[in-house]
Amino acid sequence: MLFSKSFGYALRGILYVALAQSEGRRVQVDEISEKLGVPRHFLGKILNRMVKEGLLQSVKGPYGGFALAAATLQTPLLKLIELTDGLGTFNNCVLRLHACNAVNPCPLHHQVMDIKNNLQHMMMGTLVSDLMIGDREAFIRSIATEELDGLLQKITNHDEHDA
Amino acid sequence: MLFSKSFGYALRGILYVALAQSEGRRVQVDEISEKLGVPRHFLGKILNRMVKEGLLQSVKGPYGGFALAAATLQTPLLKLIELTDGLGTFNNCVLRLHACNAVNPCPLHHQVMDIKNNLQHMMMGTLVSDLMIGDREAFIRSIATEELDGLLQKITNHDEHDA
DNA sequence: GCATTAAAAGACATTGACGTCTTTTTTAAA
DNA sequence: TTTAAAAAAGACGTCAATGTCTTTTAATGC
Repeated sequence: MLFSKSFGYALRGILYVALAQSEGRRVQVDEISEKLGVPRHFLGKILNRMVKEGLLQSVKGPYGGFALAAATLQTPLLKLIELTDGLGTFNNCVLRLHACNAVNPCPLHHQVMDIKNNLQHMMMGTLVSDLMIGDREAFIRSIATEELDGLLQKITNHDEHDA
Repeated sequence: MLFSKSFGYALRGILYVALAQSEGRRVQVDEISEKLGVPRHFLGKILNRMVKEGLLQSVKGPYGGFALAAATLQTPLLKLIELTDGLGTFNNCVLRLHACNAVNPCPLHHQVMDIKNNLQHMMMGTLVSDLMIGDREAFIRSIATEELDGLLQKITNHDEHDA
């Protein structure tokens, strides 16, 4: 697994807020977690972190919720990694050898460095806005867990089978 | 972190057995774990797994220990990943979306697929034997944790600084 | 002020990766 | 046959990532 689950939740959450933003409204954690199929309170903490780091704005109380900060759409995904997993993802030795570097490389150092560099450049060059697509329904589907639909489908089929 | 710690231990363990093999001897877990700076019992279990999967051979009792199986030097690293982390590493969605695929891709699907493909091809094309280098000392250094030396160094420098 | 809404904060639980310890089994040598 | 060496097996412990629940704080409308 390249990145943590927290990174995934952060990105998907921000993308959902961006969608709502494009419709001119704020969203609450309840709506986000429900639509995306993501744990409510865990997501809350992650969005909280994003607020502290300046990627999101939040308003408490009635008619409150989350909105994007001004620069968020132009934020590279690398920034999100930095806030969730940390940049060790790209810098640390794949074998976790502390002494591994260009002078004293681990057996996989060079091969893996190439790939980690590619990954880092991709994450640096990809902005949040690059991930938004026009069709609202397709967009939501592409960031939703979609486990519920699948389960319901299975249960339904199973019931029919039983009947 | 691309791969698990277990993968790292497995690879480093096998490489150390290969080194001993090239010197015409078997090695015990005690020596491997000591020389590499890896937890004794945990490593034991991993080597055990490698025996079951046919990458290593083991002999119990006095003068026993581990040796390479015939084909191990020609084994691609991908096989090792398969035995430790599983191939989900290369196949699963980076955002852990079960429904993510080419038809209904997550926002990062295509970019990440390219990189995961590169990684997989590299691991398929790299054999255990490709990671062995001639100089015995340099080879051991490149797969050893080397935390102890580093710490001693730091403590020494620190003491000098204090004095 | 009071009630309501929603984020923020923090205590607590769960899980899997990682690690340790003890006992059992197998093998070889004396 | 006994003893010692070493892997194998399995119980148990630890920790960080993940997830849940409750309480607190802040904002809004009446």
